[in-house]
Amino acid sequence: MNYWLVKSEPDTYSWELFLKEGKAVWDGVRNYQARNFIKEMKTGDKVLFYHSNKQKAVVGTAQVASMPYLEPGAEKDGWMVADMIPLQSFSKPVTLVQIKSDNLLKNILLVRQSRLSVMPVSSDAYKMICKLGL
DNA sequence: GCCAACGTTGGC
DNA sequence: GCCAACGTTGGC
Repeated sequence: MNYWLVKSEPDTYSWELFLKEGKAVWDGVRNYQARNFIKEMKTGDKVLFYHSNKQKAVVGTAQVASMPYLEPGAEKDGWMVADMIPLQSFSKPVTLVQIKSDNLLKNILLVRQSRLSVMPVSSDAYKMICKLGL
């Protein structure tokens, strides 16, 4: 099983809306590096959901609920999507400041490559963030 | 609001 | 194929 972190601006697609809808198609990714990570996703993989910009915190966990498939409407360009379902809301969102101040977490891609919107995380980092957040 | 980091585009 | 110009993202 693999672990991932996906970003969303709360103004564009919030965790609250994701919870309400119960499922999301993770579409609109227009970055090759991010797309290559989506391609590697598998049903059942665990995902950290990060709010960028205003909140700058991991707010919950999700699960990949489909194998990756071509984005409807963008098939000809080869963009990929996957379905996601929410798992758990964090009672204490894990902020970027917290992540940067943790020895285990301070070197994750979220910190090193701030513009990437879909990225892998290690199982250790995933577990640590859950521990801090739940 | 500013700026750093990064990606894309287009002229040469 | 290089590089300048420009656009976007996201932290501060």
